[in-house]
Amino acid sequence: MSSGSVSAIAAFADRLYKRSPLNDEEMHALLSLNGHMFTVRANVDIVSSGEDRRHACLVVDGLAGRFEEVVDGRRQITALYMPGDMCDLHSLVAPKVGWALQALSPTTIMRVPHVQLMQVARSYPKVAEAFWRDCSVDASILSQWVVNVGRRDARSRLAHLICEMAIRLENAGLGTRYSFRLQASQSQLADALGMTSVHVNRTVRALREAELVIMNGRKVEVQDWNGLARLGDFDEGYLQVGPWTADKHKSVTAA
Amino acid sequence: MSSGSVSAIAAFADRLYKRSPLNDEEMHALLSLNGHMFTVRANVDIVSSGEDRRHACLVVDGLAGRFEEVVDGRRQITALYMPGDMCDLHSLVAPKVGWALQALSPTTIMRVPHVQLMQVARSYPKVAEAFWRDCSVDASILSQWVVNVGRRDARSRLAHLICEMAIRLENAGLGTRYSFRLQASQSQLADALGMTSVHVNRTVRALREAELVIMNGRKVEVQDWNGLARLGDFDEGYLQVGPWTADKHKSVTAA
DNA sequence: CGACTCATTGAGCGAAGTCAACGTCCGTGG
DNA sequence: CCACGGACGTTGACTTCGCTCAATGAGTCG
Repeated sequence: MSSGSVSAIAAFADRLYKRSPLNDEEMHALLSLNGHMFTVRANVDIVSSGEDRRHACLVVDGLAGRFEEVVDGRRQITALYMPGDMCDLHSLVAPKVGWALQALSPTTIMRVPHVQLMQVARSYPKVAEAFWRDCSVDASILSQWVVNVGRRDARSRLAHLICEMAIRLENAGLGTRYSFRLQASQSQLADALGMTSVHVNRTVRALREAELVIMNGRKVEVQDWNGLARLGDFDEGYLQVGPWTADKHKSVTAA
Repeated sequence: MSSGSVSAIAAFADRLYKRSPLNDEEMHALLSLNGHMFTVRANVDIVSSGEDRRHACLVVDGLAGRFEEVVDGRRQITALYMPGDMCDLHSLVAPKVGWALQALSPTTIMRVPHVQLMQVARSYPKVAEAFWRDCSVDASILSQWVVNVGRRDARSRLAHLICEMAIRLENAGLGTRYSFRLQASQSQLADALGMTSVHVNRTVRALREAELVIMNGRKVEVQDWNGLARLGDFDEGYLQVGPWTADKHKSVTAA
């Protein structure tokens, strides 16, 4: 097993640990997970729509997205996954899915067999609970995305997405909220925002002219974090990246 | 305990059972859940935003929605819950939330204490898994809503929502997909669809003129199910209401 | 009866989409 | 080394879908 996969698993375990109290034994069990690694180029499927799953996909490097297609050929990205994210953890309990997982930029994936994840979850109920909790956070993000595409105009919408990715990437140790790489093209951002690439381009310019953020290539430089968060109506609470709060210690397995 | 609460719990247990294999003992444990029942009028909060949770809310009668507010006062419904749905099951693992739960029509709720649910989940890992699975289905629905507001025009959007509610209500034994009551006003539908009430009204008329569906008051009569599903680009797979498939028997707790 | 919510309809506007053209960058292969 | 194609970003002109504002009716509940 390469050091790359070790650090990928470590990033995943770390992400879980930030949200759920896990002891050494449980962390050790998580760190012993492993799987086959492979790399795909931008815009190619990691998992195709309708495909049956026997593995979950851990992002090691790059950026992956969950894509859903509409009849007329347009598509919508419903989730973005960065290094350390286990893309389809919920496929453990609901393996049949209608969406595809695709790389937005060259992306390295580690396929972790369901059986391994199930063994860990079965042996350590607190790990099962941590998995469930992470799925809940994914759902919170999804919920915010509904608000974003449903009720915010183009500038707020883009601002919100930038803020979300800034916090998540910062939390993952992949930059700071003020400066990071967002490995997506404008037309991929359009698919995430329910917009057209043309309008994303104009909106990017508008945010630059408002001196909020400069997006150059895939590099993002936030000039005015507060202004951007205000425009995007962004409150990071839903990402649950902060330290544990008291209520987080409530546990299904040890109430 | 009133017979109303018994049948509400039964509906919830039944919903879980349709998606997850549970034995008699597990079902019995679920059926022994109980809690305080109360009724709220339309448009009043069942749980307010930011409130800390010690209970999950089971819908006994009526229709409830999860509401999120945007700065400018507009709001977005991110989920709809019907009788038999446990609204905030995921609050078990992520109690702090930014959204409010509100009744769309006069609604009766049973507040089930977290501790009770936790005890059942702790005692029966398969029940915990069933809870997790139901949360995953909620997330699938959310994902579809992102697609709906992000990439479909008004007519398809409304058609998709009608189809979704038709299947869910039919599955809950509250009507058929051809004829059911949708306990929401046009302006509430607008909040769910990311539209204005004025445009919902026009879209309702358009669907009637296309002879797809007649919405009179809160009564919905589907005239052309296939046409409606085609327009809404609707595929019920994501609702996971069908009979168990082979892969659903994979279990975290008994692989 | 009056106040309220909800549905309905018209007129006008504006945010975002569509269509189209063009430039840059980059990888690949002759 | 350069020619070529493809992906991506940028910009302009025009269109349109859905929003805003506004008025009116129908139904309901206290």
